[in-house]
Amino acid sequence: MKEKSTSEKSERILDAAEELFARHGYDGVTMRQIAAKAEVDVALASYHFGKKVDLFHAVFNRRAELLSASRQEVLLASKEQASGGTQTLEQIIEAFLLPLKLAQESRDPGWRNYLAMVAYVMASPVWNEVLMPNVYDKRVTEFIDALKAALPHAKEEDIHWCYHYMSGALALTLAQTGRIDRLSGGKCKSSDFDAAYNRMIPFVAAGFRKVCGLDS
Amino acid sequence: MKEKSTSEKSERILDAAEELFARHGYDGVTMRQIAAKAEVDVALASYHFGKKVDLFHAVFNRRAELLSASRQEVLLASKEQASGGTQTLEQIIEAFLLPLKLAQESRDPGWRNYLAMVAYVMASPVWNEVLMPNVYDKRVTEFIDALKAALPHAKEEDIHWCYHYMSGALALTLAQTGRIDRLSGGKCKSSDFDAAYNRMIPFVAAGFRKVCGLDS
DNA sequence: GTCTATACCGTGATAGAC
DNA sequence: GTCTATCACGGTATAGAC
Repeated sequence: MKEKSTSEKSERILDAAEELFARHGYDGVTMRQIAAKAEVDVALASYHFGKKVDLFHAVFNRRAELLSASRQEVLLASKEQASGGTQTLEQIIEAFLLPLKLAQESRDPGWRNYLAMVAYVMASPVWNEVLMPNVYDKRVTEFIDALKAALPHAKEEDIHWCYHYMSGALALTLAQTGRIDRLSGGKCKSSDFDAAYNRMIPFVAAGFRKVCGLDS
Repeated sequence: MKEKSTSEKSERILDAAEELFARHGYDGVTMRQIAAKAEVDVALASYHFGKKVDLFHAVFNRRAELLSASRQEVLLASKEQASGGTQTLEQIIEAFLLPLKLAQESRDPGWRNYLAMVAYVMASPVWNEVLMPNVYDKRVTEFIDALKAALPHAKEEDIHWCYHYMSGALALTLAQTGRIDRLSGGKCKSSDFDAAYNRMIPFVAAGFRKVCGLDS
């Protein structure tokens, strides 16, 4: 516990930035707010991460590789597990979503903040094209390839649009806006990830089947 | 064309603010940027609309009533048109989405900006609860009631979660992020609303049926 | 009433001194 | 590695022109 000052402070800065960016977006947060929440001097964030935009990138990328690797792993495992080589739609979708669910249910609340930040990036016209291509688009391409294999007669456009719908449903789930709590009068909770994912898989699978034709 | 000076400038301010808020969010836009785009003096926006947050509200509310009224109309018409009194899922969903599609296809590009701004509000944890309840939640409640009637055996939680997925798919469509263009290599276009809505209706209907049980 | 010019004060980001 | 000084910018109020 002696030499935690260095790495601990820069981690604290990332954590604080993550939490604030997730809720208020890039422009809704100031370096001073981040420093205050991290309980460090304002200039320390610049010292470690450079400009505000670089800090934003650093926060986004910190967990991106980790999450993406876990995703690829699960996708591969699911593919190998499939007997005839063809996975069911449900298996593919589940493999795509499982790492996100696990991350959100993690004991580390940073993961929830991070995923809300990802939702912000996904929905933003400006950040989307800056940050998504680097790491996440790769996994999406693999996912879409698996879908093509499972839906051999589907038109490519149909698959892409269906992925887009799924992506939207996912983003709103990650965003944790609390709207479903309000609309349902408390019957559903934004924080209930089990409920969200358990229903999302059959919902999305049925949509794919309907729009992309019967799978083999 | 003689006395447009008054209303025209304040309309220009709303239009400019709408466009900028849609793309950059509330905090990503300054009063000076808005004034510059509208080609008016900085202080004029404050004169007409008060504080920045009030301008944001004004932009949001300007088209909200119009859109909401048109939505209710279509929903009602669809209900009356149904012979046995019970609409199909597809009819209900189509009625919910049609006014949005029409708005987006309008000749007035302001509608596209407005709907992108609505998407921003929907996905934002802070604005969502401030702005959505006033006018849009009312229509959503009616929509959910219609769904309950069409899916009499469904559990309420299931319906709410399915609405949540649909809401996410819709929000990402309204947001116009351009991501589908990139992922599909240009095969699909964010701006192709016909494609987006034509597939969204069967996709969502199939998801509802799967998760909420067979409809009557 | 509608609009412009300008000034104020607070805050934010950043660089450079320590 | 830390803190302070600076400078630009943002939101808003005010005074006055048209």
